[in-house]
Amino acid sequence: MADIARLAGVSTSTVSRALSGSKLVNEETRQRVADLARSLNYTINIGAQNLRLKQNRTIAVVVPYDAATRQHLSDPFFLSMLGSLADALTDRGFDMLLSRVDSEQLDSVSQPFDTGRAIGVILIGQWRHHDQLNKITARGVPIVVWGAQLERQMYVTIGSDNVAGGFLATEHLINNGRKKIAFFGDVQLPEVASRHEGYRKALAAHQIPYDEQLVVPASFLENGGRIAMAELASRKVNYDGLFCCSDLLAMSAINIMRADKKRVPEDVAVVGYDDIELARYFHPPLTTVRQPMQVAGLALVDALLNLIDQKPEAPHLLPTELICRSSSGNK
Amino acid sequence: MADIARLAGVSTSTVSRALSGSKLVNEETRQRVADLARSLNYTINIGAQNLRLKQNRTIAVVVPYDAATRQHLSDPFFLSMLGSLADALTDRGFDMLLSRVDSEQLDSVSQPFDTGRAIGVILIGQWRHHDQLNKITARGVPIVVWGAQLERQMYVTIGSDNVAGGFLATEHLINNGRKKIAFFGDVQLPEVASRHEGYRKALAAHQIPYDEQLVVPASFLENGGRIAMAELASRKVNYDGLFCCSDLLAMSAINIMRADKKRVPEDVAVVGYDDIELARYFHPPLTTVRQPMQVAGLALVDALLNLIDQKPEAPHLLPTELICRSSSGNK
DNA sequence: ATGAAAGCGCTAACAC
DNA sequence: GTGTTAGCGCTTTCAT
Repeated sequence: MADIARLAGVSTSTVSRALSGSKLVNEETRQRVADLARSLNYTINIGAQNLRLKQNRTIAVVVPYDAATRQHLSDPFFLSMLGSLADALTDRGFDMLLSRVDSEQLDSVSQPFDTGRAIGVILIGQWRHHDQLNKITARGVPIVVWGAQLERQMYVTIGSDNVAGGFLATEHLINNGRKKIAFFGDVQLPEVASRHEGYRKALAAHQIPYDEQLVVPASFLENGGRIAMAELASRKVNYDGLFCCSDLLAMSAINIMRADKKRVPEDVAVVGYDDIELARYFHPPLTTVRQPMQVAGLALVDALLNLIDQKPEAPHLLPTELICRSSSGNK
Repeated sequence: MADIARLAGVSTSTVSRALSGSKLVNEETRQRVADLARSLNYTINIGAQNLRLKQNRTIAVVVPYDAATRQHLSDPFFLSMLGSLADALTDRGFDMLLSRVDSEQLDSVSQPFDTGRAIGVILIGQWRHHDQLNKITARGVPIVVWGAQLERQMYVTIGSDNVAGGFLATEHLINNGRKKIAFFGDVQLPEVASRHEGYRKALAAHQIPYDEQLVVPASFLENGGRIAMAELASRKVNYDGLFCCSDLLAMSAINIMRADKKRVPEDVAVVGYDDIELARYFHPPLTTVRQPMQVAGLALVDALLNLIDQKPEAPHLLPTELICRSSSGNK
């Protein structure tokens, strides 16, 4: 900047003003400075500017990864989320600082904020760290979480309506004449718990008794589907429908069934969750519940910006939608 | 920091020293300062520190997206890449600034560096912007590109050995008795061009004549597979093998064939590219060429750090590997 | 072992 | 309109 000032024969203040488009500077000078800057490939040093202005246009996006047993970054769901967030942030003129943290060490989620690197944090998934998130919020860290709404929750969540999603999926199976519908998912995770709640509601609404034997814990991990299928088989219970809490889970379950000569959807109708890109390419194409990803990124970003602006939004849910394909039969 | 100093009854210099673990500070003082900082949730402001130290531990990762016609962020391949990069950067103690840019506006790739936000740039895919990347490099921007090696290339690339990948895939089909092997991919993209070169080499190595009619341009986009299949059908040419430059392409092609009552692999043996997570779940499980993603992230990061360190590496290629599953028949 | 002071690159009063 | 000056939060000589 000093160089530019010298070459243009003005002071650094003028350069600063010229480059920020201040009205107080002569048009001719402004032009000269601008040209000079361009020819020297000079750009304002954002770090210094931020320090001086005490501003910052960086948002941290934290994606927990699971060291041990659960869903991790290789799930296509995260990709759409990241893409959607990146778009929304770019749109609003913010940079995205991406970090992965061990889901068991969720303390460090606030680090980008504490160190002044980012003005707020978007966390993908609340995991089982409800209390910790409450603490972080209490400390004044602006944070918005993608996840379910829980009791005594001080932080803002945006999520999709998992109860409705579970309901839609289950009712769709019921409407296709299925009565013994299995459920695959880890109810310990808040979002999955909601889907399970929707599942129960749908059963109740159609006077179908709830059968614990049909509910199998299944992780989002690679061979979660295989393990869950084995567990279900060992229980020796009949089923003609299956609702899986992720598309990957559904796909691997279907593959196991194929190996077992069970036909989908004739013998077992299957519904997945997420509508990842490959759901459509799968054979049979997968019926699934879609979460509105494009909207999600925007909603998260806007909620965070409002929060930073001292205008906290209430936690809210985005609508889910059933995408009917052939894995569930044709209604 | 001033607060801490006041409360600890020392000067800011001492606090700074204490927090940075300098030997010059009394152990007792150090402890007192550390405790105080912890209890106040105080952390060094990285922005100010960077400014003072003229250092920076942020690397920009730029993912071009295609406004018009090609591969974009929703391709699962990018996710593994991002994950791998995030891991490698975390490992090395760097932050990752993620930005998406329109692949037609690749100028802005250097922006994170120019503005001092990052000390270097990793670009995923060189697209058709070879000359522009040369210019950016000439300007002194530390940049490493994931992609193919081209003529007159000033920038460092890391990529997988696409020629070998194309060769492996094609030879595998040949070894399975296929002679009329179609190729789906957009040869305009450097990486695809290399795969195509490997394809030709394998044909030549086995004295199979190259037939232009079998080479169909196909984008990585959603319905690229459908369009390519339609084009191939319109050419009225027989084929018993198909090599697709992405798994998604292969999957959608297989689905079209299924609708056309063509059996895979009996009538047409198919090989994809990337080994995305779903390749294994697909029916039939997809034979494909795997790029070593974990290694890739590390290689990119290390190449960039070395470049920044004035120790530029030569562009280099990572090995590719054929993953045999059933879509190509059983050799 | 600790403090005072200067300065990283920038901006915003406040002068003129 | 433009320059001078102070200071954002930090680190590091240089004194003491």
